[in-house]
Amino acid sequence: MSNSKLYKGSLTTIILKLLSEQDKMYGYEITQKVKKLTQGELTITEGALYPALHKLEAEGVLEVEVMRVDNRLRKYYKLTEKGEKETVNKLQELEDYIKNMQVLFNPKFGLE
Amino acid sequence: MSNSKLYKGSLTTIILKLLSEQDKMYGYEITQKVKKLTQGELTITEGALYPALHKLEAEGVLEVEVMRVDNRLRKYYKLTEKGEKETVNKLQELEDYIKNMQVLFNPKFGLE
DNA sequence: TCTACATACATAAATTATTTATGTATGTTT
DNA sequence: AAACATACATAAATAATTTATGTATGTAGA
Repeated sequence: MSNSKLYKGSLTTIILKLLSEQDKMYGYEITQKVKKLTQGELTITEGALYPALHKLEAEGVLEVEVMRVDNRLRKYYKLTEKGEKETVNKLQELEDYIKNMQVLFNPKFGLE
Repeated sequence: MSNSKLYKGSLTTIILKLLSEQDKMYGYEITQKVKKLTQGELTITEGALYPALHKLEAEGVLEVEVMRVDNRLRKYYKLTEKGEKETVNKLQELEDYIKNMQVLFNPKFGLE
């Protein structure tokens, strides 16, 4: 998921945000979308993505719909109602994270 | 280190940045500085901090100077030359991380 | 036709950072 | 005397991710 360790802990947030825009997506589609949007700078590995999707499904944050397209399996994921609330939380956490990092890195931010 | 998982992987970056501003700091001082700057939102736990400092020292990124102040032990850490270069890298990684997250979260950023 | 590459899923073992839970010791405040 | 602050440390457990595989189908090129 890139050479930088900063992305650790961000995967769930990324998945939820993408799904809040796209209604439904399948795993491979998520990897391609992220790669394209970041121009290859961020690549989500399958070993990270699929277990993350399974976990979110088990938690009731995502629901799955299996389809066969061109004789290939696709598992479409979409946010549940719980997932939509969770997305709001995750986005708030991301904002807070960036805010706190800015305060630490540019203390002027903290002075108002 | 806060309830949010986003901070995972950020600790080294935070330590290096603070040391690039302060010349030398000791562990406890780092925890207090972070807590104060973020108004208590981010608390670095000792179980995370001390092993991280030891690792950075072992890598030659930090050097240590032990002092006794008020009959209490303090281990002051400062950046080595290697550490200064590493700090530049880490700051670039943070910028890239934030940029990529902005592109993912607000695709307008990617359109130029 | 064979090979490589893309699509699309999956999982298991290893690695790594961090949390949680301790521990030591001194100094200060109530 | 107890609680809290300062200041270090480490070990076991947890959890996310990497690395390394595996399956299967479809397409493009040599």
